[in-house]
Amino acid sequence: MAPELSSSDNATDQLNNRIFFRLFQLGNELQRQSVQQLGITTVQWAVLGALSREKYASGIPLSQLGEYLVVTRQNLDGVLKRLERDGLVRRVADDGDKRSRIVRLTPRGRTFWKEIRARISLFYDQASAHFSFDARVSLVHSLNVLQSDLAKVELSKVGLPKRHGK
Amino acid sequence: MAPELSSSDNATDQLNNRIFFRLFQLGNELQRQSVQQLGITTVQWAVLGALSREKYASGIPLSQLGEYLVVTRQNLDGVLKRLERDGLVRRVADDGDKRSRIVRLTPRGRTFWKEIRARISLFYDQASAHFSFDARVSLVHSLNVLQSDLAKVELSKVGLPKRHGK
DNA sequence: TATTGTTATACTCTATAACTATA
DNA sequence: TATAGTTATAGAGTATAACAATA
Repeated sequence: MAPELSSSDNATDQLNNRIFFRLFQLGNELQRQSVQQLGITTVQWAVLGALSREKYASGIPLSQLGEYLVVTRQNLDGVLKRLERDGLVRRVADDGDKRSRIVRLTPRGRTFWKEIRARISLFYDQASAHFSFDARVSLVHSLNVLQSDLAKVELSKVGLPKRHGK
Repeated sequence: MAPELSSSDNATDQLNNRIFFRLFQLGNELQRQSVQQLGITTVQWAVLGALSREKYASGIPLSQLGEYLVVTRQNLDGVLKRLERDGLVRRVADDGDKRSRIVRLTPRGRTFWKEIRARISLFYDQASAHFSFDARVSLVHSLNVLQSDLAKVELSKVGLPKRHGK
């Protein structure tokens, strides 16, 4: 008998269903809680967190930052505009490549990050209260693998049902 | 010596950092891949998936659906409007409580879901290709716990730094 | 020609407040 | 009074195309 095209058995499919439904909910919940408890969106959080790394103390090119965060350069531009409006980041010219612009924290941005950092730690503690150290290690690993697999998904275009009614 | 307010040690804090950064990326990536590979957003996916459950074959009150998906009724209204525009769902009156309205799939919505369901299974398979059955079970459990913990996070308002520059 | 950044547009989603009609 | 749904509005994020400057 030929193997089915739709690979997985039912039990696995249902498990997958739960995994991705939870991921959906977690994404929402994280977004909401970030805004409510920290006053910043998750993208802004990610941008500030990236720029605060010692590695990027002198800044990072916009396109590189976009790759790191998995955000397109057009959309990252919008995010940066709002952060610039609030005085937290700025863009400066690159000495080498004249097309490139370097994104970095302003002094105010650095202060803001320092102040919010303790709050973020408390956020982490509460949000993962029931995890042992080993469970955290294991979860990080799982999420890494999942992120990598998810990014590679590519289905053939054939068989995509029309979504719009007439 | 009194315990520190900012609970966790550095190693745990860094682990937490990675966990939530991955969650952020996964949320983004899932959103993007959902639109690209399936042609629907994650909220729409969740709504259609919920309504397609046998349990809700006869529909579900809007507020109940909102709770299930963790989306406010105002925002769910917008999501439903777009799905109604495309002919996939409709809202009908509730015989009992006259304030309530029941959301359900249209025949077209049911067909659409049936057609896309196989695609979603393939999506799942690729997106979690490197997970054993046991790893899936364990991941579901971790995500459940995390979702529950995350939803409960509540930090005191004091010490929230001002975000806006002058 | 390809890349970097930018501008522009349309759409979707989210947060919040206010309103209505029931209960 | 409280709840279910709706309307309205502002803000944010995303997808896509097109353009200028530089490599």
